[in-house]
Amino acid sequence: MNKITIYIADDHSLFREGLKMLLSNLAYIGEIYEAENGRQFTEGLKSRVADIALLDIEMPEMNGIEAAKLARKICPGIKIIALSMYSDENYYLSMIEAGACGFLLKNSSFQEVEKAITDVYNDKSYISIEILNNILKHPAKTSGSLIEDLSERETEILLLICKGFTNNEIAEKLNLSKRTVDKHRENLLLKTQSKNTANLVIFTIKNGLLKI
Amino acid sequence: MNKITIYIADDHSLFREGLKMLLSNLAYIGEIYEAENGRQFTEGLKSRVADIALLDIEMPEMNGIEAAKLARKICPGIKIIALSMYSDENYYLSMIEAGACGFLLKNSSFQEVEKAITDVYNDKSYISIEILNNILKHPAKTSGSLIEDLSERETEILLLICKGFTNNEIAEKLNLSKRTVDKHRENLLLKTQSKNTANLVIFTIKNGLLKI
DNA sequence: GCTGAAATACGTTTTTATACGTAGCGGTTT
DNA sequence: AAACCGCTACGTATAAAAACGTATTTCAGC
Repeated sequence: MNKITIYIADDHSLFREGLKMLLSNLAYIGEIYEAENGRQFTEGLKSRVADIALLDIEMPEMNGIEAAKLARKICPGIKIIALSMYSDENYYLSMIEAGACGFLLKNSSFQEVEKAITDVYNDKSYISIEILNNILKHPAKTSGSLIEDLSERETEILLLICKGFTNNEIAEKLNLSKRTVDKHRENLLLKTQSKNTANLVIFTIKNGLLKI
Repeated sequence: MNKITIYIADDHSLFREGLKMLLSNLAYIGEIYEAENGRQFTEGLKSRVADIALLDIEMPEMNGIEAAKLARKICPGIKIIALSMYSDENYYLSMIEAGACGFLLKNSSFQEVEKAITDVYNDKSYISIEILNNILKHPAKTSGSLIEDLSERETEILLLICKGFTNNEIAEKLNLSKRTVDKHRENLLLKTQSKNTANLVIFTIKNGLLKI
């Protein structure tokens, strides 16, 4: 049996190094590559081949969801395991759409990671138990992800909202009418299925758009 | 030279295991204990002795700041190194007050961790470079931390605010007058030095009060 | 018994946010 | 050419939040 080649993408260097060390002790793991964000990972994939990618979802530059989609274009055979801090249903759905076949939480044990890797390598899929519970608790949502269909302008305004600027301040900063920013904010609430500012901020953080 | 005993407290099992593995490869590191939150860590300290504690700040049950204070009561000789995801000035100040002598970010390298451990063990203090930069960028704040002086009621209401409830809804839920909740919210903005709801939510997450 | 902090509650005012509507302009896709 | 989408902008209305103030009760610590 060939050794399994792994590509780790995570913006926390210490986490990455630790995971690499743990994996390198397994006999059936071969080369382990690292990247600190989605962009670096997908660039790296152009000149390297990996069997399995362990992708953090919350990353700067390019998040795990975008990275997974791109990775499967660059390297169709690659198996993707998502690694998230949060047990969020939308994440799960987005990652499935993006082509992931495994989903782990950062507070799962290394044993779970091992299981996920061997399962996925053998064309099975693996979902962490906590996530399964979470999905079963909540009834199925109508559709997939939300994070992708925000426009650039909306994302820009969303970030300013999260930083505590009022619509007036945002309008001034971006040279827009206050009423325009009002409208963008309204659309943001709709698209993110948020009820108010607090929900909006949580959404932004959960989706890795705001690095705090 | 005696080997250094380490106590790791972090709620992400995978991170903990990785860090433990990295540390266990160092010749001068002896026993490594683990805890998944501040409570478990301080309980463990009653029957164990450690030279250095690596404390995550954002933890459920009991955060790193509280844990550090308590740890130094239980085991006055212990050296504390804080480990945070965020490069936040208030964190730094709170941890210094709580008796920490090292401060690392989770995206620092393992080399930095090694340096921090040896420095701290030799009665020096260690601060990650990113944090130093961050502190130098911003002028010194008047005083120390903020997280501790929230009352139970305030914390309760803060969490409900972050979940997206309006003052009216919170009042109903807690059987209070809407005006009372108004007042609590006002005090929360004051105490956390926030300008509005968005700032409040960020504060809550940064201080580990809200697990998302 | 006094003091202070926390929790409760109310009044008033201004500023923001939320919610519903409409609509023109510039670009891309079909 | 028509259809669609993103961005812009406005009108109106209500709800909520923010910014001042005051005041009572209760409970812990001195």
